[in-house]
Amino acid sequence: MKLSTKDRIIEATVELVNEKGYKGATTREIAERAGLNEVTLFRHFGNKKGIVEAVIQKYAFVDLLENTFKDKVIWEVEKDLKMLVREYQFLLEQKKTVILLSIKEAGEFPELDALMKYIPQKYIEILKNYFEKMVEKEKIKKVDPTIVATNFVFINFGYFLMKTRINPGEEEYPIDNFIEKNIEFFIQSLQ
Amino acid sequence: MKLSTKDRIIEATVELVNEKGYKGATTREIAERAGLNEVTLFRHFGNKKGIVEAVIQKYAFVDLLENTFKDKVIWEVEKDLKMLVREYQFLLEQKKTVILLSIKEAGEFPELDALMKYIPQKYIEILKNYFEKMVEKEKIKKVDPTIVATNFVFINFGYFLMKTRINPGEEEYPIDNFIEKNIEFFIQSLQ
DNA sequence: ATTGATTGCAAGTGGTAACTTGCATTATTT
DNA sequence: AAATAATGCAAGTTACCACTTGCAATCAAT
Repeated sequence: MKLSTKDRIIEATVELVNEKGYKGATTREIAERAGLNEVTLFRHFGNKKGIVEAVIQKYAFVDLLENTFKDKVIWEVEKDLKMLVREYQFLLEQKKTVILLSIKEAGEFPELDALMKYIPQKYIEILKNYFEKMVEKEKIKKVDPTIVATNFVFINFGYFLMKTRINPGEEEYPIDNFIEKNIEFFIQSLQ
Repeated sequence: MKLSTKDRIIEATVELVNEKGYKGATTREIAERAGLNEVTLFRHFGNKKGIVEAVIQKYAFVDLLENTFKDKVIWEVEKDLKMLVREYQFLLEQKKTVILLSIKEAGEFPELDALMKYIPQKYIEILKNYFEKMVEKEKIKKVDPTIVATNFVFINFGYFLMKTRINPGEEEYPIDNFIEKNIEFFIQSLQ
């Protein structure tokens, strides 16, 4: 199935901006990669910023983590947390473009700054509620839910960045390994 | 005390590159901020890349963490780890410029990519040795030193990025809070 | 005080990037 | 088949940026 012209432009922009940053990605090259004439970009999105804003629009949907959560949680720490790691890493991977963009071009796109604040906050909040209930249910030790939640997010975010920016390419930290070792250790500290 | 011309240029470059990225920081503006004529930059460093390489040279010294470590460790988990968090966060703060630069301009400066790989690896290695010895001394539980070390680094790196890029400005996560809550929880999982 | 190096000033060069315009061509719709 | 819209092509405009050059002014060391 073919992509629409707009989508071709958006995809090409995502790729190039990831490779070279906002300023490094020229409209000419975007057009080239999309297999289109440069003018077409402008006719669709007005200007370069307009293209990137369309990219953001597309990738910055408020996510479904909350629903995923309600559907998949079975109130068993180990299984739940392992599932959540996968979901979160998947979500980060999906949003990699905009996450890296927001780091690279901080300030340039205010919507992004807001989003980057929102994602971890939301995630911490969801986890906080989860740990609270688990404490109530006496399924885990009596811990401070907020602390546990932030640590969990820090570990996840640290892992994500380590593998995408610090050690890209190398497969030293495959996710299964991460879950079986690092997350498992984390889980043990809750029991 | 006055800075030398070269240092003024380097400092101005650090500031502007942090604000606007490598491509966004124009030589004109660097000169302006350094209170110098634009030509002077080129006479000193040849070209723009040369300036940034001087910045890297200055900030990318292989660090003293290893020595700090030998000097300050007293083989008490809680005190040691709290001390190490401060040292590591201080180190990250010092190198913030090059860390962010390496994220922003990945690929543009190969030395940086190497450094960004080296810093966490080195840190994990040092910590691994520390935890190994602590297990031997029976001061902490029998844990996998490597796992504990990576988790510790992930938490630290996650915290660092959260506060510098995701939530800049806001003082929601002051370091003392981080240590007293998050790190303390981590420490408890070792005892 | 003289000399040699450092910096400032002014003007310019070459290159490239974003964006425009007019017209021809191809798709899509009616 | 005719009309409307989407895309291509070619050429150009404007703006800015990295970098250069020649000369004057200043500063530092001898």
